Amino acid sequence: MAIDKTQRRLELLAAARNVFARKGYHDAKVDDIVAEASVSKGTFYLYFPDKRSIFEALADELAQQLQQAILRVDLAGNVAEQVRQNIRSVLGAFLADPTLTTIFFSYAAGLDPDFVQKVRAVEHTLLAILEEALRDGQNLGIVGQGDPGILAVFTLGGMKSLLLDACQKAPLSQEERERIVEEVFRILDHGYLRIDRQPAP
Amino acid sequence: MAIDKTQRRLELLAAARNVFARKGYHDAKVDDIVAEASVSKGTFYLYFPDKRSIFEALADELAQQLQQAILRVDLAGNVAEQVRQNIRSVLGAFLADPTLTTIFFSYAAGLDPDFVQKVRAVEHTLLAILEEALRDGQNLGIVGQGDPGILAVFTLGGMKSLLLDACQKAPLSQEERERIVEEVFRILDHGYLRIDRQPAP
Amino acid sequence: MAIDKTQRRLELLAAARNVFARKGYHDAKVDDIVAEASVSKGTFYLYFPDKRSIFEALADELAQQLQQAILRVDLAGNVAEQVRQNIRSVLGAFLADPTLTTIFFSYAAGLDPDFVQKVRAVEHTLLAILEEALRDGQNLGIVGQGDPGILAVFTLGGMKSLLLDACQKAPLSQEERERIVEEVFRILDHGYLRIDRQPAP
Amino acid sequence: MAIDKTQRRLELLAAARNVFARKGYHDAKVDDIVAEASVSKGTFYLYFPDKRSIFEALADELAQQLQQAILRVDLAGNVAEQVRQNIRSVLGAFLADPTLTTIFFSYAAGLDPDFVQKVRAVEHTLLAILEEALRDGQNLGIVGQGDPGILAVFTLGGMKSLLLDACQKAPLSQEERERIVEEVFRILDHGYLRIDRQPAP
DNA sequence: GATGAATGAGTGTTCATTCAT
DNA sequence: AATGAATGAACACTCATTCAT
Repeated sequence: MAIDKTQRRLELLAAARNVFARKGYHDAKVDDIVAEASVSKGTFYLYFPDKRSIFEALADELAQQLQQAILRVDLAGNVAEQVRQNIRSVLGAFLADPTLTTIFFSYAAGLDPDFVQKVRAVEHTLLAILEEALRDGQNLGIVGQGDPGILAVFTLGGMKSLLLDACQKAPLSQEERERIVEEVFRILDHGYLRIDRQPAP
Repeated sequence: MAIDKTQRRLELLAAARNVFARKGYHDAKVDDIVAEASVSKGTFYLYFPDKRSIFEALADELAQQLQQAILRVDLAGNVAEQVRQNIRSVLGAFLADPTLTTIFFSYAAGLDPDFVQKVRAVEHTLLAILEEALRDGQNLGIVGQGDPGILAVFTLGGMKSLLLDACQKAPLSQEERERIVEEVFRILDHGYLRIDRQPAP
Repeated sequence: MAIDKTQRRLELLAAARNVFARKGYHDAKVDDIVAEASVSKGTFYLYFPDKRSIFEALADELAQQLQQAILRVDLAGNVAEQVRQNIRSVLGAFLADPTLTTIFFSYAAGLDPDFVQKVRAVEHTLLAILEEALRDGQNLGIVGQGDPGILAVFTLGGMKSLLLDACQKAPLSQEERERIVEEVFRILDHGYLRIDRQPAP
Repeated sequence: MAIDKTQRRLELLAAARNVFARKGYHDAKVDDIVAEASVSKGTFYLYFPDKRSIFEALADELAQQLQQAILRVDLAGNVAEQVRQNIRSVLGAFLADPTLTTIFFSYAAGLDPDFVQKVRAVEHTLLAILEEALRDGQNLGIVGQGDPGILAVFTLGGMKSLLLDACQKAPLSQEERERIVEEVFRILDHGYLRIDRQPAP
């Protein structure tokens, strides 16, 4: 026994991820997690104060990866491609951990309020980043008029749904992933309705 | 005692809605609901076989209102306005019951599988309606190219998030609501990025 | 409504018998009984003060039939045949209501003590009758030596088991029933071991 | 805390036996058992998955002791004494645990079907052993003619009743016990009716 | 007499958390 | 550091009984 402390923590985290994946948060019992990690129950509480906090640790991980995934757009470069790259990165960050993504985005309310708060916090960070980017974009003229808050919420929501949808299916191929990136980009860039470009009947 | 059976059912439904709103699904105990409704526990089980089913009844209500909210677009009329009207209706259907909306769209996975199924079923119905409309639109030339499945998921996801966001805030004024309708319409119609309409640097 | 009071009581009794047959005492709910009798729950309590008492009423019925079934042996007649007739009658009284017999003899302990008492009381009555008969028989020289109490308990117990066994099976034919009568008579009359009638090895 | 696991199990078993004795199966609450054992409710479920299974464990114990109590009759020895010894052993096995015996033989129907099954299973084992022995005996000429099935059921039933009767009373003295053994043996060997050995009047 | 909606005390079971070893 | 036996508060659900109509 007595392996490295960090190592043990990582093992528990990994076990929790698996169990959450299989059973969802509520149905995942601490017993399941320690069984998966092959440690005793006491050990669990040596590393995490309670069940929620191991989920939070997992969530924080995801949040961090997300923040790193988004790059500031540099007007000096190919803007469209940078935007595409950001879409691609965000998609990738989530798809790297479908389980966590699913749980994460699926629980938003109706749970322990503290827990919900955690999920919200991460979302708000993302939202804030996107909103600021949109505001910048408006100043630079690469984003059209509109309430940046609404635009950000809508965009993130759309991507979330796409993600959730994708996570439910078998792992996406490279092409499928790229198609999604392209579609999202197109929606953001031109929308898809062509109403007023048609002669009124 | 012995008031009208339908009335009592409605009271329980209303009580449940309130309690779910205050505490979320898991934290809402049957005891809370019956206390809110001022009936005994036995009475609850006279009207609903278990806790889940009272939630499902609430969900079904919402689903029904949603389906009624969406109208088929008639090309002979003002298409843009009809689309706006659909956006407006869907928004309205949800905003009429912020609590339920929140709970409903917040739970998607990680809960009792049977329960999740319910929520999914409603979403899929909505999605199917939208996807079909988009496909029709493409044939009629009022919807641009793109995978209708992806477009539908993205659009619904965007609206969901907007909704969830709105539900968290104080009740929306008429103007705020209309602004959201307009913004969504604009995104769908033109997107918001203006990248390739700018001269490349 | 408002049919004859005795009639209603009988209907409830019949319904209870059926339900007890199908489900056993504990699993038979008052709701089941009133459903079977097509009356309301309130009506049940109009005729019986509680669930146990309807069972007791059924039990009393059985006890009465039993007592009537046993005839005093008249030494002036064919004694063997009279004993056989008594065996036959007791067997018949029980087999007339296999359900009640089963429940009745199956519950003896482990239930509400009051309830058990009822069952015991009936058994004791039977036992007392038999014991007295055996005592008489000993005086008359038609019953061999032995503790009449033990003989009575053993004999009744044996018949009870035979009965219970028979009740579990399909209804007995006339011949099967007669065979049991004959076997029991033979056991009581001669036993079945032939040990000391064999030359010791 | 944290005493030996087997020890704790035994304590719970003992506590359950007492409580079942005092209150019967249905009236014995898990709360009663854990109070008797001075452990928490959680501990109970650590050792037994549910209430029924602790009863089954008790029943299995009894069944095992019974099977060990019955010895195959060896014709080369004193057959009568061997039969007496078997009667004595079976009696002893039950009387060693009057409580359990009472509950065990008193419940036969009307309870949870699964539960009943357990009790029946044990009885059937006993019956099968006895029936086979009788069949052997008939071939060897030490058991008279008659349906071995009926003989077995009757014999076991008689003993059961004697047992139940004895269990209700104060603990039997050695002499009382031996008297029962002798009486049962005599019944089986010669019966107790002396009808046709008397001149008809 | 009859009804059936309402009651609420009661019960088996779960599981996150603790702590003596 | 690690264990795992022990805890006990919590909860969904049941059902015999009551009583206003």
